[in-house]
Amino acid sequence: MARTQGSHSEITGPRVREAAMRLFARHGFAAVSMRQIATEVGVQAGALYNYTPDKQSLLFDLMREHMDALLDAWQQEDPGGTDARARLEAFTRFHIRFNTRRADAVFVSYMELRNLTGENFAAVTELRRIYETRLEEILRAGQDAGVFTLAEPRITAMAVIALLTGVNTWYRDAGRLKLDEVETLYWDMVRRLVGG
Amino acid sequence: MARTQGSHSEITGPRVREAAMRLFARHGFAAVSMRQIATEVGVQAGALYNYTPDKQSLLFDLMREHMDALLDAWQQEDPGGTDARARLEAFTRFHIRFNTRRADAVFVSYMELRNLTGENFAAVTELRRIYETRLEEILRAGQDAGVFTLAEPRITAMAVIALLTGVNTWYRDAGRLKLDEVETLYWDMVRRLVGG
DNA sequence: GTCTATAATGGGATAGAC
DNA sequence: GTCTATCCCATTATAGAC
Repeated sequence: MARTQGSHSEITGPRVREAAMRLFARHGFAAVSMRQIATEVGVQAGALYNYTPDKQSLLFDLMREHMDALLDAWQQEDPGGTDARARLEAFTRFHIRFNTRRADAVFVSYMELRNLTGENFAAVTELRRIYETRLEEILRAGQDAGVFTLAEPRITAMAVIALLTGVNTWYRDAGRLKLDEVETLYWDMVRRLVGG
Repeated sequence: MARTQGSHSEITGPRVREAAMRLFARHGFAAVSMRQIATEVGVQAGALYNYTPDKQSLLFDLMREHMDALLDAWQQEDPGGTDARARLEAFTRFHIRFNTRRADAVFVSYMELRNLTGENFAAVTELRRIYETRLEEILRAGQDAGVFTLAEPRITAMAVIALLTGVNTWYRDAGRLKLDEVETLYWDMVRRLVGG
């Protein structure tokens, strides 16, 4: 991966971020050195500081952008309307598809919360809370409409998210089940769980 | 935490393990130094090597013993017999109770898998697989007896475990709900999820 | 924008005294 | 069993040449 001197900002930036995400997911933030990231990208360690003021900011930016992308993508896919059951199915399928395609980012955004400084932690946690609330509102709407039966909408929302994110621990693209079949299996579980 | 010289093996050993578990959970394995653990215990760093050959073994022992304790505890609590529904309720309540009481160990045993060397990783993963299989067998028994309706017992087992372990992300002893109420809420979700 | 070189600090692990 | 002292190496981040 030797690289001669020169200017490569348009391509180096994304490469730094991709390498950092992959390495953080594989070995953990604290276990990965700036030198390792640089080697992966094909530059010297010092050059990374053209793209991040420090290692902490690199982690934080990766996590915040993942959460932003998650919220934006759901806003695009949410069918809205008054059919809570249809929205919950859309959420279920969306969450599985989005998260299995970005397993590294999901892993890092959960595992490395403890390595964020105080205000960075608060920022990422707030985005997570907003996402949980999106689901909670669907559950409340369904409850009000009489199509769901659940005692605690907030807890049910967190339970459903934990259930769905769990797909990442076993799903593999080359596995027996296609993603579409996995979505259907989990939608079946979610549907029954909410008493729909 | 200054400590004079002397022999304290019976108490230092457990203290090393408790401090390591707490620090690993809070900051991550790679981010915690042997010096930090020693400070927490009140000894010098060199003294830790009376209790572990190296840092990696310390992590592995903590994880393996947690998994052993989990399997042993369930073996004690499993009512056995032919009532799959009763066994599933027992499993649900057991899993929540055991895991919320040992949040640090649960966190470490999942997050730090990637910091285990090859054969240590395989050993812990095998224990995890065995635990999943305990639940899977209950689900299959219930399916055969016609009290559960589920398409994929293995996947359902992993889904239920993810759902239940998710309690750890929000449950606090001082919170609004008592643990017993949480167990009941989740048993309600699990019961419906398996079509019982 | 990237390089080389380096400053300043801290890491895991060991040796030998007590 | 614990201490002090230390070896050797890696770390993040910066400085200045190109």
